[in-house]
Formats: sequence, C-alpha cells, structure tokens
Amino acid sequence: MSDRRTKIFAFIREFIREKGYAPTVGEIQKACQVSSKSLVNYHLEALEREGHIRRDAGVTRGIELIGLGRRGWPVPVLGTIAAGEPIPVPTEDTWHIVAEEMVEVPADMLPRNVQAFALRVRGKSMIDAFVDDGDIVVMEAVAAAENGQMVAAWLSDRQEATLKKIYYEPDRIRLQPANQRMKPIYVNPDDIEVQGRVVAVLRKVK
Amino acid sequence: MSDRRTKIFAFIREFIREKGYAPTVGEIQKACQVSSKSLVNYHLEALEREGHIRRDAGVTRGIELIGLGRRGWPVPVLGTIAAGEPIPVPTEDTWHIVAEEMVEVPADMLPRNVQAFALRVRGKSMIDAFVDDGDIVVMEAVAAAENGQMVAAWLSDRQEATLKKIYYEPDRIRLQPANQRMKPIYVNPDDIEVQGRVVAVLRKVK
DNA sequence: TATAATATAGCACTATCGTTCTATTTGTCA
DNA sequence: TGACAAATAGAACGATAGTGCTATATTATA
Repeated sequence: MSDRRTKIFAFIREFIREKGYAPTVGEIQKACQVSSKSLVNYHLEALEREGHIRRDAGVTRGIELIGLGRRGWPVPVLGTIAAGEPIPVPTEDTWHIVAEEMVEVPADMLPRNVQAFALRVRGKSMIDAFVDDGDIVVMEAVAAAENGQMVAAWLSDRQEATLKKIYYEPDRIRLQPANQRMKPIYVNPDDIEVQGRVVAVLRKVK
Repeated sequence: MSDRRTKIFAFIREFIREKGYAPTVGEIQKACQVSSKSLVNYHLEALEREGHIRRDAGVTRGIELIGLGRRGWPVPVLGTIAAGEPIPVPTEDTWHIVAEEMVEVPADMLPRNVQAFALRVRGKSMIDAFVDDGDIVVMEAVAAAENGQMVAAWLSDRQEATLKKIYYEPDRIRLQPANQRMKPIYVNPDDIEVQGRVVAVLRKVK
C-alpha cells in the first residue's frame, strides 16, 4: 500500500473507532491533507479494489472496513513482548503503518478515544501478572501512568521488559506484581521507561 | 420503550450489523413505515434522551448505539466461578433468559456456531490457570471434552470447581494445570463433571 | 527515452440529508 | 370532561456529500 493510501486507511480506522461511524470524503481530505475530494475518492476506489474497504456507491459515510469480521475494534499487534527484549511502541511514523496482524478487542474493554496497540506475549516471564505465553496484551500508548496502574515498562538497567503495577514513591518507583505473593521491585526513576498502560489481556484457549 | 421506538431501535441495530454503518433518517422512515422524517427525528431525539443512542448533530448516518450489543458477540455472563462453589451452567430454561450481564467477545475468539456462556472468576483459586480474580472465562457448553482441552469441571468428591487441562487415562482422569510447574491431580471418572470447555479468557485491567 | 500507469488538482452538478416550523391527532390522568 | 403531554403529519430550507469531468504532474516500465 502506498504512503498516502496507508495514511487514509489508518485515519478511517481510527475515525470509526472514535466516532462510531465512518468519515466522509471531505473529512478524509482535510485530515490527511489531500488536495481534493476527487483524489480521496481515487484512493478510496483503490482501497476498495485492493480489498481493504467496502463502499456502497452514493452512500454518505458508507465506508466499511473488511476483514476481522467487523466485530470488535481492530487493534494493531505491533510485535511481541518478552522479558529480555525492548517493547515495540508506536511512533508517529509506525503508527499509520498497517500492522501485519490485528486483533479484535471488544468495544467495552477499550476506553474511548485512546490510541491502542497490542503485543503478543512470548515466554513465561509475565506469569507474575497472570499473563501466559501467547496471550495478547492490549495497551494504551501513554508515557506516564498513574499510581496503581498496570504498565508495560522497560527497565534500562536490567535490560528487561515487564508488566507491573506502578507506584511512585519518593526517590524511587515501586513495581508491584499482580500476584500479591510476589515481592515488589524498586527501580530508580531514571532506569524505567513506561511504554504503555495495560488495558486488557486476551487469551484464546486452544 | 414504546412500540414504535423499539421498532426503530431494532432496525438501526440490525442495519448497522448488516451494513456496517447507520441508516439515515429517511431510510428509517421507509423501513419502519413512519409517515414523516420529522417523526423519525422526534423518536431519535427521544431515544437519545433515554440513553439508547448517541447522535452527532447534522451528521449524516451519525447514529451510534450506546452500551452493549452491536460490535462484539454478546455472551451472557451466567454467574461466578469460584473454587468452592458449583459452576453455573446454562440449561434449556435459563438459556434464553437475558442474563443480567453480558460481555462482548470478539468473533475471532469464538468458534463458529457454538453456544457460549461466560463466568466471572471470583477469588484467586484459578491462578494455576493464569486466571485472576475478576477475569471473565468464556466457555462452550459441552458435556465431554477432548484430550488436552482446558475445561471447567466440578469435582464432586472434593466439592470444588476448577479450570484444568483434561486427559483421559485408563481408569482415571488427569487434570493438568496450565502452569507447568504445578503437579497434575488425578480423579475418578465418576467424581468429575465437565461443565464446559474454556474458549477464551478476558481481562479488563483497571 | 518513449509510453503507459499512477497520482494530483480543481471545479461544478445533482441528489440527498438533517433540521425546523407549524398544525393536528391521540393518549393519559386528574 | 378538561388539560396537557406525547405522537403524528407534511412541507420547505440550507448545507453538504459523492461523483463526474477535464487537465496536469509524477512515477514505473519496456
């Protein structure tokens, strides 16, 4: 998909997630800074030909995303999260790229108006958060979290990714496992990068 | 909700489910045989006041359903599952009753054409299946499972409910925790009632 | 380089959509 | 029965949406 095309497609997806209905051609034009409505139309026709969207001719806001069964919100799976690997986070560049994989997240599990992304868990290292190998963690992209929220964080001194509840204490940060039997760890505020807030965990049992 | 109101609301719901976008006022008028657009508008205003829909003023097809039901697959939450309590299972009577609570389950997490129900986990007794207090387990109602499947079972001799992988062995049944560090338990085939197959686990992180 | 396919730009037409206004009928309850 | 809210009916208006058309620029390809 071309650059323009991808941007338009991503915008439509986010618009539908936020508002509940699809944007008009004019709204796409404005948001994606396209010079004319007809050019948007041109790209929409291409997107339809390529099988990414469906459109009903003449119908205002008649754009429909296809694939994923249309049930639940499509959330891009940006990669895997594992103990010893940095956490992939969306940047302004990568955000509009259509992820290879998408998961559907039930509407009532996603806060409204947040940009969400998902990571597939690899390995057993997150079991202290009751997260198993293969689970999908859905995250809201935030740089800072509030006390008690479950976050995905990269611990730069340990070179380790982890899912923990975060508590800001004087001069240090306490990371508390969801499993209350396990002890918290304490890190220096300089050694932690909060990569997102965990919003939901999905497990498909085979 | 009045008769007319209900009909209009149901039409909108079905329309969105089918087409992926909301109907216009005129389309509602025709489909529900309302004499005028303004009357439709009148009822839409009422539906919005009552909290059933949300509308963006002036936006064509700008109707959005509020609450549950239209995006994910609605699955009834029949009750709670806890270690020491019997597992609520759907019967022919209770099946068609509208459950107090419903969850949306993404279509790609549900096998096709199965009647699914959900249970809310209470307590920490299912941690050996990486299932935390408050999680929702989605189940397919089956009386027998296949080897290796994760099932919800009632152990009549121990008076205990549990989530385990089931393996049929000669003269006994092995119940294997998802957590491989924990040891399996063995039960007499007469002492176990398989209440359903676990299909998915949903966790909404606060 | 020649040539076609793709992408960009702008304009104008027509259909249609949501809204507003007024008037009338039906239903409810004291 | 009277009073008032809810529901019905129809017409008209202004805004805007999707599309068609033409012309040009850019990129890919042989």
